[in-house]
Amino acid sequence: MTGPAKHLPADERRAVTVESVIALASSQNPSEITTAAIAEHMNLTQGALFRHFPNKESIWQAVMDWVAEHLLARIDRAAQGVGSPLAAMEAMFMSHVEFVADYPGVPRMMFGELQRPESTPAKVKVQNLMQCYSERLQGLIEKGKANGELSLALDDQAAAMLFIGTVQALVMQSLMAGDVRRIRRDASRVFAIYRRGIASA
Amino acid sequence: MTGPAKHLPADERRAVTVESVIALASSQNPSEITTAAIAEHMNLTQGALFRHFPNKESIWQAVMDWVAEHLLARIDRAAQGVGSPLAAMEAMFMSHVEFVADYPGVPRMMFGELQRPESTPAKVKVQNLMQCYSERLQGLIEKGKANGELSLALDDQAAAMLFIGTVQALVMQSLMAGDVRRIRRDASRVFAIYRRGIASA
DNA sequence: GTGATAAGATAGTAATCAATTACTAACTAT
DNA sequence: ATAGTTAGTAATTGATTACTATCTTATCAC
Repeated sequence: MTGPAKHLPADERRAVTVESVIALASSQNPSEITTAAIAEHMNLTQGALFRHFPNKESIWQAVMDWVAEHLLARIDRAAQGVGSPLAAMEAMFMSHVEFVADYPGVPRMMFGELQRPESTPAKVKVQNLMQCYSERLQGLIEKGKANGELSLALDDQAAAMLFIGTVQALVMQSLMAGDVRRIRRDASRVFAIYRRGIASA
Repeated sequence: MTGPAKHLPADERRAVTVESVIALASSQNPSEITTAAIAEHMNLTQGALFRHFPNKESIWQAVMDWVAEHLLARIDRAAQGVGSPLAAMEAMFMSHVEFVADYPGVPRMMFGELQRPESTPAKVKVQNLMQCYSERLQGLIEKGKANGELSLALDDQAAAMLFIGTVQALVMQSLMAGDVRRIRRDASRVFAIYRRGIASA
C-alpha cells in the first residue's frame, strides 16, 4: 500500500514522531500506544524509531517538552495585552480549553504520566509544567486582589488548584460523553461558576 | 516463605481479589497491574484467579461494582439527615474526599477506564456511577434553589460537573505532590471557593 | 562521479503478558 | 467410606512488547 518512508533529517523525524504520538493519544489510551503503532502512523518501520530516540521513555520526554512549550505559549499569548487580571484568567482558561480540544490526548497523557509511582523524566517535566502554570495563575490572582476584582479573602493556592481542576473536569466530562466537542460548549458555563467563586462581591 | 493459599469459598475469594486490586492501585499505575501481581498480593497462584473470573476484564468489572456500591453508600449516608441542601452537598464532598483518601487508587482506575476508546463493560459501569452521582447532585441543587441557598441563575449541569471536577483537582494535586494526605488538608479550602461560586448572594 | 555517512529496512532477541492446561488437595453429601 | 465438587498448583501457551544487530539505500560534500 504505502511505499517506503522518505528520508528525513533527524530533527524533522523527531518532530514528526512527537506529532504522531499526540495524534494517536487523541483516539486511544496513551498508556497503550506502542512503538509499533507510532511507527505505523508515520509510515516507518518500528526499528527505525530507535535511530532517533534511545528508548521509548525519551519519546515521551520529547512529547512533554512539546506540550510545555506550546501550552505555555498559548496561555501567555492569550493573557498578553488583556487589561484586567480576571479577564486575563478567563482568556487563559479559554485558550487552555482550545488547546485540549485541539489535542485531546494531551491531558490524558499528562494525567497518565502523573500516575506513575516512580519519578520518570517525563513525569518531572509534567510537574514542572504544572508548577509554571500555577505560578502564572497566582501572579494574576495577586494582581486581581490588588485590583479589587478578586476577593481579598481568596486562597491563592486553592484557587490555582481549582482553576486547573476545572479544565480537568471538562476533560473528564468529554471522556464520559465520548465527545470532544462538549469541551468547547461547556467551557464558559463551568468557568462562570469558578469566576463567581473567586471574584469580589 | 508464605505457604500455599488456604481454601476460600468462591465469593470470598472474589471479594479478596477486588480488595487486592484496590490496594495495588493505591501504590501503582492501575493500567500496569498484572494478574500475576494481583495473585501474588493475595498469596495465590496466577492461574487460580481464572477459576473465579473468566478473564481480566471481569475482574475490573467486579472492582467497579464494588466502587459504585461503596462510594454511593458513603455519600448517601453523609447527605442523609442534613437539613440544608448546601450543607448536604458539603457533607457529600467531604465524604467523597475521605473515600478517595482511603482508596487513592480508585479515582485513578476510574479515570483510566474512561480513557479507553472502546466501550468496555467496566467503562459502562463507571459511566453509570457518574450518572447516578450527578443525578443526586442535581437533585440537591434544585432543592437549594427552592431553599434560597443557591443562586437561581446557577447552571445545574455545570455545577454538578464542577463538583466532581473539584474532587478530581484534589486527586491530581496529590499525584503531583506524591502525597495522599494533601487531599484531606486541601479539601475544605477548595470547596470554599466552589461553594462561593454556587451560593446565593 | 565518488565516498562517507545519515536514515531506513529486515529480522531478529529476551521478557512479559493473559490465559490454558493437566493434575492434586480439600471439603461435602450420601 | 466413597464419589463428586470445588479450589488450588505448576508449567506452558501464543501473542505482544521494547529494543537491537545487520544489511541496504538515499543524500550530500568534495
